Amino acid sequence: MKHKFDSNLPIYLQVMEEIKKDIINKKYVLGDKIPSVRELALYYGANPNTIQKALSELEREGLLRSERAVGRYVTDQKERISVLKKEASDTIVENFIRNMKEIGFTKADIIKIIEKSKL
Amino acid sequence: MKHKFDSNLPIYLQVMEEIKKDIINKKYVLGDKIPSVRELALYYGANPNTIQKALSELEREGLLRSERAVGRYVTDQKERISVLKKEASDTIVENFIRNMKEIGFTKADIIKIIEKSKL
Amino acid sequence: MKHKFDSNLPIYLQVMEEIKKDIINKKYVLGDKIPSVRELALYYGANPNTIQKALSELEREGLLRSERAVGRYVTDQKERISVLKKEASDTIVENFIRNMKEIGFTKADIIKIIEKSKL
Amino acid sequence: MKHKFDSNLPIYLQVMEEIKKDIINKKYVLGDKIPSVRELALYYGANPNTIQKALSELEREGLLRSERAVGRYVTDQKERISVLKKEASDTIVENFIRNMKEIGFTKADIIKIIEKSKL
DNA sequence: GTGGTCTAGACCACT
DNA sequence: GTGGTCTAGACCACC
Repeated sequence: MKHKFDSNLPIYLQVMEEIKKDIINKKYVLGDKIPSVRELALYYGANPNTIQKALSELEREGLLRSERAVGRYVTDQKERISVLKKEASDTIVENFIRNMKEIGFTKADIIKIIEKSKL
Repeated sequence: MKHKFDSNLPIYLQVMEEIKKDIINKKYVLGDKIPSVRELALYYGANPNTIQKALSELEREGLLRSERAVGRYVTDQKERISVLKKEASDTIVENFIRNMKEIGFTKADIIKIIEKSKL
Repeated sequence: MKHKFDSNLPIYLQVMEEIKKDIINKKYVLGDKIPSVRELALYYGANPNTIQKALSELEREGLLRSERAVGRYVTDQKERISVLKKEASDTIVENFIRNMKEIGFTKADIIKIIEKSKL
Repeated sequence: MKHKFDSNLPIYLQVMEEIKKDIINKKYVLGDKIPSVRELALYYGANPNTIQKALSELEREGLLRSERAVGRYVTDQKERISVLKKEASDTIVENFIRNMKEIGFTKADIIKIIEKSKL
């Protein structure tokens, strides 16, 4: 199953976001092993090196931890995970409101638009 | 004044967005001449080639038209401009709601979050 | 000129060390541009990707800074550089003394041995 | 008790060094039997295969000899052992002095630094 | 020409 | 089979 990537953004960044979502949505659970580089490469239709880069970055960010010749695990630091969703939504909301205000909407406008939205 | 660009996204795309905002916000008015490539390059702290690419794209999209040796103008097609804001906000809103749902928020959650937001 | 690498240690780590030395020894001066990835790859007889990895790590450590399509520069933060030599020598000395003690030498022994050394 | 290994260096090389130290420090005495692969694997927290490789290498170097179905013994060649400490310290000292000179210290500097060291 | 990303394919140490 | 490293070769956005 090939994932559709936005060609304007580095794939490894998009993979990072996907995996973060999977952690937030508990598809990958605290302390659990995640699929191997090769499996993820297949799943995302990307090169193993690209996946490796994404995972290394997530490791640097403290979300994953790797065990040589064994596998990669979601960090078992509860607090690290608990703030993840908050961080993600904060960023998304801030960007959204900023973007909308930049094209001339007020906060009241924005709320009305979302209420009307069929999504 | 150097504009801050996201280094992960092509600069010419980011310039396009900025100019679209300026048209929506009527900083650049229907039928008006926009600043020269050189001026915009200086303003954005980007290379003239990059600005050129952004403007060419906007021309292709029908938002600008260029008059040889005179300058570039915002299109005078009224309808083209009138839908611009709607298109932009639709895209922004759709992306926002999709992103929020992907990390587990419902529409009701989203509205509450925006209402609470201090921005 | 091909550099000789220890095959037991990742090349990119060894390149990092070499470049750190070059900064400490002021071959690469504060704020100066360093050679391009391609030049360094040629110089070290390594693949450009390997060099890139080394340089990215040094960037993460705050020793280098890269400007897209322009080049890479030694950080201009004076303090960052000033502690570099101290850090390096501390690590080397600690490891050395630990290693020597582990095979049964006292500090007095160590000093005698160094004084006798012809290097 | 898990030994802490440098993840950048092959574990079997690090195990070899540890065992050499134990021979130098007479924890393992000339002609004595050393612990079994299984015991060492447990002690170092490494895989038996890895320990096996380290021991085979030490055999190749003439420091150990194995008796089939009985165990492994420290070589009883007195001269082989007697030079071991000298070889080890020579290597350590040479590397140390080279490293220090490469970051700009003179022999006099080096002696001062070691004398000041609290280790 | 410069940094950055990506693919394909390979080898290694380790479990 | 797993993570990690490396090479060769390519393309891109930007200056």
